[in-house]
Amino acid sequence: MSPTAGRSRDPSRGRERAARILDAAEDLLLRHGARRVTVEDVAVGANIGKGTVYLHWETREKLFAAVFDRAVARAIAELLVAMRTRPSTCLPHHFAHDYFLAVMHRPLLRGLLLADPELLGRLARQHDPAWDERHHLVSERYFRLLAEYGVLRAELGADEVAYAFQATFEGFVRAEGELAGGENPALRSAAQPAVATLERRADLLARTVELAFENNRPVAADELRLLAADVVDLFTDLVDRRGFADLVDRRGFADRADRAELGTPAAS
Amino acid sequence: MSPTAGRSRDPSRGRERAARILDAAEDLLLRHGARRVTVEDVAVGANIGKGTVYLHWETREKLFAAVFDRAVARAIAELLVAMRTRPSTCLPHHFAHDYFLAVMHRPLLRGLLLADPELLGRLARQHDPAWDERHHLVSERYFRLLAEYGVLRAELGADEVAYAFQATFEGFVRAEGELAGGENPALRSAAQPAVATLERRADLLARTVELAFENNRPVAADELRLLAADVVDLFTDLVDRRGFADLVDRRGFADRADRAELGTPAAS
DNA sequence: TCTTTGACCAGATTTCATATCTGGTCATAC
DNA sequence: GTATGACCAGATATGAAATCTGGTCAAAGA
Repeated sequence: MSPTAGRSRDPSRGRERAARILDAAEDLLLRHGARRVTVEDVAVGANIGKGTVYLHWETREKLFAAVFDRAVARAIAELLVAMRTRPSTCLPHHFAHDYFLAVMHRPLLRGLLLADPELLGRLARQHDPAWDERHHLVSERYFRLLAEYGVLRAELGADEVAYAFQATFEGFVRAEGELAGGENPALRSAAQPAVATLERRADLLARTVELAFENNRPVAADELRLLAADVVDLFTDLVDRRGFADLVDRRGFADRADRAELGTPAAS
Repeated sequence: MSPTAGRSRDPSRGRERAARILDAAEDLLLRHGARRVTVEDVAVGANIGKGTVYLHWETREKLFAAVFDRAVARAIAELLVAMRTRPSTCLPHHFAHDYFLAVMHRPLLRGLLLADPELLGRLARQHDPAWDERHHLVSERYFRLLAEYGVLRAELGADEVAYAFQATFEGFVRAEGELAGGENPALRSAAQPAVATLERRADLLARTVELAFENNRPVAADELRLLAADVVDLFTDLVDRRGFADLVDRRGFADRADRAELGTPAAS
């Protein structure tokens, strides 16, 4: 459209544009679903040429993955803020509660976690194994940390709690899909849920996690602050590195600071 | 209802044959998956004519549903035996433990609950709403019963526990699918599970349920026996009526005793 | 008369060839 | 060195023809 007068060496320009592409993609994704969104649509939505999109992401799928990554990053960022504000948020039951709501309030993540085929097309669950691995590692470290601080029930191994927590959390997440009509689109919005509000369901999840996995012995406030700081570090690391394997600038102008943003120009 | 003379030779013959059809169908289902099994295959496997199959079930899908129904009935029957032998089995955490294992040890049910598309074809999750409703009702009554006997945590409503229990249970079930390679067939049998054995995972589920939903106050042995009897009645009712809406003989020769069997001739 | 059967048919599913669309590339303009 | 959009191969949609199979029913058998 309007070719930029004077090529810019300014890296922040690239990052800003990447964000604009992600914005456009997210908007289209939510409105039409992955199926019906073409790279050209996104380019038009971001007021750039189609080829330019490919300067930022190698493939369409990686672009969409980046959109989801950003949504995840934002959800986790929200949690991190909460943890800094109120350290107890790092305790598993608070964590589960807040993360559950953070996901359910984001249509993109709801769709991702509930594997909504309409939203995702065949993109559903095409998880990068590397991400799963990292996720698993962080989860493991999180629970090991909790164990060290004496937050968890002593009779359970950290990896066992990690497993059971994951199963429980996903059970509650999937239950949301169920009562939204999940697999069978014909059954949308059945009467009324057994437990009326989303908030209450989040509470139930939190109670379950607290009673099943946590030690009922209270943690000292300063201990809790230390733990929270460690957990924040852990998750910050997760978010920062998220998906960067193929987003790191090959020409090397993506520096440390760039890691806070996704989609820095990557083509050669 | 006494059958008119000469009308039907021997009702038990019909039931026996129905069982043979189900056996043949189950065998083929497990070996080839719903996709590849035709009604004719089943008829041949049961040594009868194709039309005869339709004297027992109106449609192919109802036949397959009956196969699954029988598997469910057998799993529940197994639980009922356990409950009579050891009344504590009716407590939610024992129940979850045993039901989890009963399902996981039955390939048909594993496939059903994990919605294995290879096994089920597009049959997956084409649940009869009536069944869901009945299931829901029984679950509700089960937890209300538990509440009355003071087994559940007092601060939670029976329906809330029912919801949370269901979510948790399904979470653990789905986790099994996950580590079997679930949705992405390419990722079959990843390394080794975080929690090594199926038994241990069942234990984790049981602990979670016990701690999260049950009152830690022990129940007197005789109280427990009464509760178990009630629960056995409840589930017996569920199993007996299972799927009978369209299996009940229209000519009326399916009597009370028939309810223990599925697939009594139903054509006009 | 009532039960059982298998040939039969409509409609569903698969196949295969053709047309269309779109992800990704690259020569060109800036 | 950066940005672009015309271009192309391969993916995907379309549709016609061939095949298969669920379900029916007239007739044979008890």
